[in-house]
Order: sequence, then C-alpha cells, then structure tokens
Amino acid sequence: MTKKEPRLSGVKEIARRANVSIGTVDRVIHNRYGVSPKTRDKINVIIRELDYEPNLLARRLASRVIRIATLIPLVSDETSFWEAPLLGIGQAESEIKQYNVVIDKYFFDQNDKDSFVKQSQKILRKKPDGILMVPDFIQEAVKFTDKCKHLNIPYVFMDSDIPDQPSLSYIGPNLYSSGYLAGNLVSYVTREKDAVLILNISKDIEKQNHILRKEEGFRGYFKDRGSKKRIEKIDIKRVDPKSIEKEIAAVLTKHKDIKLLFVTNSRVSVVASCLKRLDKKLILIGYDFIRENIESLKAGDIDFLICQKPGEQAYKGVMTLYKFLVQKSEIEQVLFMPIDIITKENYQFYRN
Amino acid sequence: MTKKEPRLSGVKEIARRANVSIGTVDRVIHNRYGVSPKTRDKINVIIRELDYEPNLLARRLASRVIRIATLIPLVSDETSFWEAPLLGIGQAESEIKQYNVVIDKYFFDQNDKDSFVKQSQKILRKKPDGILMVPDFIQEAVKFTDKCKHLNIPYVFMDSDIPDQPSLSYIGPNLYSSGYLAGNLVSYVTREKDAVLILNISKDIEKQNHILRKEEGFRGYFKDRGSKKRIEKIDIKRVDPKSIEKEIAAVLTKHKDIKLLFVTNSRVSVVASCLKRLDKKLILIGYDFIRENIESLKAGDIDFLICQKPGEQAYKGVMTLYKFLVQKSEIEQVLFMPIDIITKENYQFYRN
DNA sequence: CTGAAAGCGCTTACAG
DNA sequence: CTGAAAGCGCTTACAG
Repeated sequence: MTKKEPRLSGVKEIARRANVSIGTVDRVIHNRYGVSPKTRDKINVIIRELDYEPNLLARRLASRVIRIATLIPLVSDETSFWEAPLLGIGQAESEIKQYNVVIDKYFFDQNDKDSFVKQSQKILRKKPDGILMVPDFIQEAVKFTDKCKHLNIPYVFMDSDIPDQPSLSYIGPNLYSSGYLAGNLVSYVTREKDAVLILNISKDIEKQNHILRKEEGFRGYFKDRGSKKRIEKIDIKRVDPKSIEKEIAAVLTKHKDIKLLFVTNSRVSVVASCLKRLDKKLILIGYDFIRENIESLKAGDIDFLICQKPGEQAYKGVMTLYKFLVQKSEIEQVLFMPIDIITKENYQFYRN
Repeated sequence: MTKKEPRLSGVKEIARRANVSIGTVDRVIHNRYGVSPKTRDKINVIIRELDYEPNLLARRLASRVIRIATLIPLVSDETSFWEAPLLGIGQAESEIKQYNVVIDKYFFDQNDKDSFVKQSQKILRKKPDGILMVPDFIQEAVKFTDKCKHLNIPYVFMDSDIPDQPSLSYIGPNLYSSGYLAGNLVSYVTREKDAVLILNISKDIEKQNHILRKEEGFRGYFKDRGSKKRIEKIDIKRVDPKSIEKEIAAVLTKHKDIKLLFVTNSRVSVVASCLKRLDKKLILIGYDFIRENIESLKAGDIDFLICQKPGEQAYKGVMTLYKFLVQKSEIEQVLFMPIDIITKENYQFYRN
C-alpha cells in the first residue's frame, strides 16, 4: 500500500527542466498564443525528450466540460430502427459523463426536411465541441456542416455518408457489400434454376440510397459470377399491409419458380406476415435487428436477417468524437460496420 | 469559457453537512474501520440524500495503481487462435493505463499442466487486484482460485467456464449453441437426403470439452427436429496433414452421399487443403477467424466459419475486472459472446 | 475514532 | 510574454 511515487515526466518536470512555470508549459502543449518562439522551442524539445504523454485523468478533472451534440432521426411508428442508435448514444453517455462530458441529443423527422434544418440551427447556437449526425438530407447537411467547418466544430457522419463533405469520420454500413452478402447466401440456399424476388418497400424508393445500393450489391453478386439466375423485382410504394400483400400475391402467381424473397430494408416482417396469410413457405431474407423482425425470425417466418449493429454505430460515433476532443488522437476516416448474419439460432446472443 | 462551478454533492459537501472532515467521509464511503457507528450512520444518510456518486476521475487520479493479471495460453504453432485474445488484452491495457491501471500478462502451455501451476503461483506472489484466466486445467484452476478467494482477489474466467467454482464472471462462447447454429446452416445448404460428416481433429478429443459440446449441439439440432439426416463422424487423433487426408479419403470413398463437412475446431483449413488435393468440392463449415482459415475462405475452399470474437472476449474480461475494481458496479455473471457467421463476402468487415 | 494537510497532474483565471 | 496561486474531487499518510 505504498503511496504512488510522483511522475517524473509531467508538466512539472518539463517546467523544471525548461526553467519556466507550468503555466507556460501548458500554453505550449495546447498551442496557445503568448509564448516566445524561443521558450516554445525549448519546451517542445523537452517534451519530445521525455516522450511526454498527458495524463488524461488529470486533464479531464481540471478542465471545463466537453459538449457533444447528436442529431439523429426520431423513433417513428414506421420503424423502430432508431431505437438502437439512441440506446448506443445513451451507453456512450453513461460511460463518459464521469469524464466531464455532456451529450445533448437532438432529433429530426425523416419525412420533414425543415425539422432537420431547425434542429441543426439549434445545435449551432449552442456551439458544442463536436457533433454526431445522420445526414439524411444531403443539401441541408452540407450547409450545416459548412457552418461547422467555419466554427471549427468537428463532426462525424453516421449511417449514411456524404463523401464530398470531408468529415472527421464516417461510421456506418457498407450497403453494397451487405447486398452482395445477401446474394452470397442466396447462392447457398437456392438452386441455380430457382428464381428470386427483390422487394423494395418504401414511399419514395428513388430517394432511398440505402435501398438502391443494397439492390445493386445483390445483383452485383450474380453478375460477377456470370450467373443466369432469374431475378424478379417489385417496387412497392403503397406501404400498408394490404397493398403489399396484393402486390406480392400477384408476382408469386405469375412466377411460380420464385423460391426466395429478398427485402431490402427492415420491412421484412410485414412480408413475413403476407407470406403466412398467402400460405406460401418461401425463404425470406431481410434487414435489421428490430423487435418485429426478431419475432418473425423466432417464429420461423424469416430465415436470415442481415444486421449492422446500429447501436454500436452510434456508440462509436460518440466515442470517436470524445477521443478526438480529449486525446487529439488519430481517427479512422471511414469505419465500416461488420455485416452480421442472424438466424433463429444465434439471435439470442446478438448485441445490436 | 466559464470556469466549472464546484460540485455541490462531493465529499466536501457531505463533510460540511455532517460536520466532519472529508477524511471521515472517505472512510465511510470505503467501509473502512475506525468510524463510530453514529457518525457512520449520519454520513450514510447524507450520502443517500445527495445521491452521491463518486467522481471516478478524481478517485483514480488520487489513489494507488490497480494491478490486473491475465493468464492465457501461449500462442503455439498448433494454432494462432490465442493471438486475438492477447491483442484484446493489449487494447484494454492501452485504454485503461491512463486510469492508473497496470496489466501483467502471464502465459501457460496448453500441453503442460505444470506451466499453468507455475504461472498461477507467480501471480499469487504478486497479489494483483484482479485476475483474468483461461481455466483449461480444471483441477489446477480450482486450487488456484480457492487461494484467490482466500486472498480476496476477484477472478474472471474466459473461453471456458468452471460453473462449480463461483467467479466474478464468465465470458466466453456458448459451445452447444454454436454447434446448434452449424446444424441450422446445414439444414439450409443441404437437402435432407444428403449426408454430412463431423470431423473432430485433436490429439486427445476426450479431454476437449469444446469439441464435445459443439458436436452435441450440432447433433441436437437434427434430433430436436426429428430429422433423419445421416450424420457420419470421424475422430482424427493423428493430426499431421497426411494422416488427416488419409482418413478423410477413406470416409468419402465409403460414403458417397456426404455433401458437407463440419470441422469442430479451427483445424478446418487443413481439411480444406485435403479436399483440394482429393479434388472434392464439398461444402465446408468450421470454426475460428484465424489467418489460415481466412485464406481458405477467400480462396473459396471454406464456406462458413463460425466465430466468437476471442479478442473481444479478452478485452471484455479485462474491462469487467476494471469496472468491478473501480466502480464496484454490478457484473453480469455469465456473458456469452455472439455467434458470428463469416463467409467470403463479409470477413473483410469482421472485427475479431 | 477523527481531523488537517499534502498530493495526484493537470487547467484556469489573474496579475504583472 | 510569463509566473504564482488556486482549484478539480478525490485518497493517503500522519498526528493526536
């Protein structure tokens, strides 16, 4: 139970060696104004000599609070998808609030551009130290982040990227690859002569980059292999269960050789119900670890879910900002999430 | 840039309200001897009133170092499996060393009981604050942990459990379920009439709980469904490639209807090579995200790998101890890792 | 059984 | 441009 011996490579030691006060050392460490080039150089040399690494514990204890803002979609009744990211943010929050970090959460409506703009303005007024956001509305997000750049506020994109707008980091799925993986699964669970059906279900599919990229990836898999597998597709824009069922019934009646359905988003549990009512037992692959889908998976009505840990995405987004703000450490510019395959027999162990 | 306002629910405030010194408050918080029941009670009431939560930053900064010891198998030439856990420990280390935590790493030889005993004695002499271990040798591990209990040193098991020996936590795979999941996959990628072959490859299979439990799970899947699928099995105890190849060749010649091979451990890449030399294209399922296996996966010689993030297992093991020692927080007694399915099309995104 | 002081390694005003 | 002091919220000896 000996007392810790004092550290001999801290600011004190640097100050002693440089014959200055620790205040001056602090100024150099943080690149603040008001140090003569001469003493600055002298101190920097010593810092390198000692291989100085700041004690983050002491740093966080002594310094002012760090504020991180998050801007993500509201949990809607259309989908509970955004529950997990919110939980992920909460987890990050509870881990780092002890380190003198505060997280302010903002939400926008995915069907309402203006809500995105309004919330982003609110955030800017608060001048946070960093921002995590889902840039669903590209033009508006570009305007927003332009202002961030101007104010020197770092920002991280999650779930979808704007490659042209340089961010601290993008954390999210690789959509093409996840569609490609679906193709891979299909090649295992169907015969070459079996046809498959792609289902895009959304009010405006054209604007849903997610859906388009996944379909591309899926088709890419078969194209790359010169496969002649027949791929049917329907775009369903009226998203009430009845309309969906009608459209599915029509296609299946027309194409009897369809053995597998691939739903390009989280709406797969609705399709599962349709198939049940139509009394068709086909293989069903879809996306996302959300409650409704898990229920269908358990019941055996969905065969495979492809998931990309949205909770962890958000958690990592916050942590990335924290690490950058506190440690000024290097940040991976793009972080693709793993592409997980979930079945009835491993969902119990999955952590979203 | 305002200065932080002082916290009004810290030890100081408690001391002020209780009319004692902060030293006494500290004694109560840590349940140390030497406080009269009266003042203890008084202080405890105030602690509850204020809903006091210690500032861990300050706590770690002021207090002595925490020492965690880890005891895991050496990376051997038999398998590179233990590389990942070692990396996981390193990652945890680099994250928490700033919090005044030191990790001492010890290793034993999986083929040498004595090395386990020797290392465990070394650890005990150092009296660490917590221990993470892989209890491969059950009797020896029980003895070791008995002493830990006596010395009041918490320990966490990883990779394999000793349910009868109460530990702070067990973090590892659910072996039965992972075999079960393999059965699930098989049901999708073969027809009912196709036969499958289980391959247990190890010098002494009887002692390898891992292998036995996975086989059980695999068979369980078919039993639970009343399936009549034919399941052949070979135990291969001579583990050089030549012997392995000979045994496989023999079985495949005898049973022409075998369409899929299930290897119950990380030796699956060796089997992949054998099949290649025998010029047999069968579906191959095995375990573990190790270099050799990934190569075979990429080449298309392995179809599915089942993985359980051994690196994260070790990372979480260390972090569990850290959280317990610093925050005295509640610990999950059993933490099963997710069971991941890896194919040629998603391994690039996997984080082991 | 209790208190007063020093210290952990930083940052933050303030003074000059 | 620089220094000296106070403080962040705890823990650790030491003294009585």
